[in-house]
Amino acid sequence: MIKVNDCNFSIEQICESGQCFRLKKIEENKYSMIALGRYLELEQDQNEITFHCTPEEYVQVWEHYFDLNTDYKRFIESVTEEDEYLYRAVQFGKGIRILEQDVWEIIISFIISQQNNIKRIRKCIELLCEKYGEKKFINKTEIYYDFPTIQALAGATEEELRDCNLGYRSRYILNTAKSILNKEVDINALKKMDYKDAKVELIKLSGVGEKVADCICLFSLHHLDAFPIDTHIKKVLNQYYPKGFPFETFLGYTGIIQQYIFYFDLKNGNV
DNA sequence: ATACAGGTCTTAA
DNA sequence: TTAAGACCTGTA
Repeated sequence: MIKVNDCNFSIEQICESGQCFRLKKIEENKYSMIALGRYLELEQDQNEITFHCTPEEYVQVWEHYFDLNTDYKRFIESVTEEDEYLYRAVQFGKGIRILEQDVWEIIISFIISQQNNIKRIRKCIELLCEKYGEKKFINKTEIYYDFPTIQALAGATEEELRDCNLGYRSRYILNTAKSILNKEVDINALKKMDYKDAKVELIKLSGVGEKVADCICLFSLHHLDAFPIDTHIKKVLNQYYPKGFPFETFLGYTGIIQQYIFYFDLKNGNV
């Protein structure tokens, strides 16, 4: 176990920000995460976060995964009070970090996310993991399921996938798994491409359009210029930026700005 | 009951 | 190139 002090990020906000669906609150200030074939428990007490893993695992895996080496102050401070709405959004979600998640898992997760709500997305993914993922032990009694492999989903049928409440997305997932398995789209090559090229490749996948491709670029390939436009962002852009959003002000990290807006609207949209 | 949730695909003008 | 309509399912 390792303690990180003076961290200015929030597990709560990362959990609620809708970019990762297998990070969940177990009890007050306590969270569990299943990712990269591993199980991790985290606790947050103010500015101190406890990672329940070895210091080696923290350095080799989680520090990078949670983007903890990046100082977000520079992004936050670039938003001035002049832009009242954006300033409020950034202050509200300043504990958010953009994770660097597994590409395959994020492709499937965000195909599931279309025309769906976060609660149901989590449920679909949980069912998918229980049905197709490898079963692993946390200790003698507690278990968890890895995210399914490419082979596992490519070998399923559309009807079986529908049992995970995936609805019409079942066909997309099956087709996508097959075309990744037979290398029509090489997801390992994606990691070496720039944002533009990666997006073009991703859109070749069934069920992946502009928006989902941007989510994959942002949340797994760490292309911070990817700016997914969904219903929330569309609403905000129309309402607060009718003359256009100042993308050029935030070049190189517009995706992070997008995430502050998304989180702010998600949590305060009906206020 | 009807509309909507982190959209995409197909078809047709 | 743009636009309408279909598409699963749980929740409010």
